[in-house]
Amino acid sequence: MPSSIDTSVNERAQHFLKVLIERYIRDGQPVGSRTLARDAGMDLSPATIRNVMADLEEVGLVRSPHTSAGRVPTNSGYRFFVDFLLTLRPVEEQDVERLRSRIAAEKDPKALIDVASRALSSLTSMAGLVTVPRRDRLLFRQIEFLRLSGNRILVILVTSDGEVQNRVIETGVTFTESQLTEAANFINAHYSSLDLEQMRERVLEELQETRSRMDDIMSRALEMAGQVLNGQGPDEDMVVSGQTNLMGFAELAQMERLRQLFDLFAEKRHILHLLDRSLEAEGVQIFIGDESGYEPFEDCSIVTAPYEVDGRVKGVLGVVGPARMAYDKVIPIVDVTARLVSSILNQR
Amino acid sequence: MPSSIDTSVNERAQHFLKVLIERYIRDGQPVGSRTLARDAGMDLSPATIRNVMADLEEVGLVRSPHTSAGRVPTNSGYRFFVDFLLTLRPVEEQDVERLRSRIAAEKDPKALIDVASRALSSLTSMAGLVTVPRRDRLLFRQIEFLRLSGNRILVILVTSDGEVQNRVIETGVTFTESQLTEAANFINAHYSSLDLEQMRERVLEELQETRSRMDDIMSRALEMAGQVLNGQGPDEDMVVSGQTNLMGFAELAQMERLRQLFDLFAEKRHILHLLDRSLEAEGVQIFIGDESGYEPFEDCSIVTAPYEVDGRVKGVLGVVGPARMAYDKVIPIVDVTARLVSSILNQR
DNA sequence: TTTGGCACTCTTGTGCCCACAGTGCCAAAC
DNA sequence: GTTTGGCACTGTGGGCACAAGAGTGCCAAA
Repeated sequence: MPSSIDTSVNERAQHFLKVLIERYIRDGQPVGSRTLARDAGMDLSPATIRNVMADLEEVGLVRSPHTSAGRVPTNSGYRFFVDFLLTLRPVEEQDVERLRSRIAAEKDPKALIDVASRALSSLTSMAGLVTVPRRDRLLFRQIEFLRLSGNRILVILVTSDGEVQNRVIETGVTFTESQLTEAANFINAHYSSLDLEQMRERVLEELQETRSRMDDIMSRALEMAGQVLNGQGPDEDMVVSGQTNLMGFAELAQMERLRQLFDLFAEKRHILHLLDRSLEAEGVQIFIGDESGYEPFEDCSIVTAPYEVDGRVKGVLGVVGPARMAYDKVIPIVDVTARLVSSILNQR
Repeated sequence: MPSSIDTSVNERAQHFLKVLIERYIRDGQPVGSRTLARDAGMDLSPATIRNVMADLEEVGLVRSPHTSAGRVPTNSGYRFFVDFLLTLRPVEEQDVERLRSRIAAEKDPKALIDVASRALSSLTSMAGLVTVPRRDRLLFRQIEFLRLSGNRILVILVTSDGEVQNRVIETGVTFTESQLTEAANFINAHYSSLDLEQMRERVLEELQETRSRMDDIMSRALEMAGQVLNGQGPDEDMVVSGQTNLMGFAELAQMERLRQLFDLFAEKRHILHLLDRSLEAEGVQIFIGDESGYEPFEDCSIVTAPYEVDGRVKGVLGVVGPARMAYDKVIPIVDVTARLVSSILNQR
């Protein structure tokens, strides 16, 4: 039975763990006792290190791939590292500036998340991801109905940040142009400046009330609005950049695992579900290996941070890379990017 | 110097080539003379086959990976095969039906191309791609201006097929709501039912004419319209599905090549440029290996077909897979899918 | 023109050996 | 009690020889 971490991992052992992980992150090679003895700068013999390593292995912070290899960190090891041992390296001022100018140049919110994602990807050489702003925090601004043909109607919904959602719906009855205009006017006046979630609730409520007189044009209009508000395009709500960067990492180089990983990205909804978890938390969050709950992420870590406008969280951005990533650089990069995106969005 | 294909590749040699390629497509292993002698069903000895193979190698239709392996087709071999030897296998009626129902269920044109792409991918177990309908063949339907803040204006452009394009632009001067409405009304009336390309030209012309009175609101409106018409979101115009299917093929299994391939997909504009080439041609088109002009496609083939509405080509769909693909099945699948997409779009 | 025979070549898999890196443990030293 | 040097042990990985298998090219005969 492994002894508890507190009792057997004293300060010195923690120091060794730190040096080991830093070294492993740099080289990707298992770290042996001799190397560690040199790197740790404490003038101890390899034999001593070996004793300590045995303790660390006991509590599951490191492991050896096989009998005669050095040690590599386990996921718990990484976790301990980022929680207690990590010293962050602030982003270079010039990088911040370059980032700011790249992001600030984008007027369109959709283009902005795209640029942010690319920036994360290129700065970290890993995969960058950014969710589009959450719908239920957006305010309703305007709706338009446009008749396409017969009963097919194009509904255009504009939200407070200038984002446009549109959907084609089919209606039971045929509307005239003026009926559609009337309906749009009604909804625009009636629901102005509600957030989309509130709006959805009120639409549903009022649909209940008017159900008795189903021929009513307003009831129809409400129904249409309800249809648009109910779902949103499942593929439109996240952007991933630089996935192929992940192919460069030796630990992810088995085709089958890589494929599972890429499929997970293609599916999107799983990742979105994961990112939703960091919506609640404040500041940078880190999922190491299977902490994410997805098996293909076994050897990956995900670093995320929410971005916000007017103090309300609107979305999440972050990067995905091998568990063996340079946390000291990556965490500040994600943090800064989130702040920049927030501040740019706040200026509008 | 290789002798010309016509003189030295007689009917029998062509038959062997056909059998060889079919076999190679099935197994992925170099085909030896004994195997071929058995498969060809002509009761000839392996030695005879070897003579013929030497001829085929002479003219560059096959090659051997090394001295003591069988033969594999070269890209020219595949080209000859699809041009002269291929016998197509029509798509199973039930598959057509399933395809039709999947595609017909989609109302929204954007969702439709998405579904078509997935369908292609899953039916062929390769990567499916579909371009969104070409803008310059679309008719202008309606424009809306919406003021966001200060000089930032959201322009919403609706085209004849119910597709919505939107863009945020910045203007020099500040407009009032009513000025914007007026401008929209003018443009809607003035340009109704032109195709976007014509519209763009006329907008530019009329901008010239009115330049003298630049304070004119209409001139401003035209300028805004021009801005929207000029570019279109570079990432919005193609959909790729099932890229990861390509990871399954042995011939593409080297990380570096695969990475280049995936990067090419991520870039999109290269692929789009390639697909543009098949916009002009009629029916199914096939690019084998480097015929595409892109080095990462060295070992890939691309099968495309244009889809159209009212007899005018609107876009292209197709699949990407290893040069060693089952052309006899894939070509009809792409063909049928293009027809189905055309017919569904025509019903609107 | 076709065929069997034969020498030749290249790949692939296997077994073996050895150097290397690093471990675990023990007994002695500090 | 901690640290250390010594030593036996153990996977890994590279190199090498070897044999089996597949298939070729060419030639001489049918």
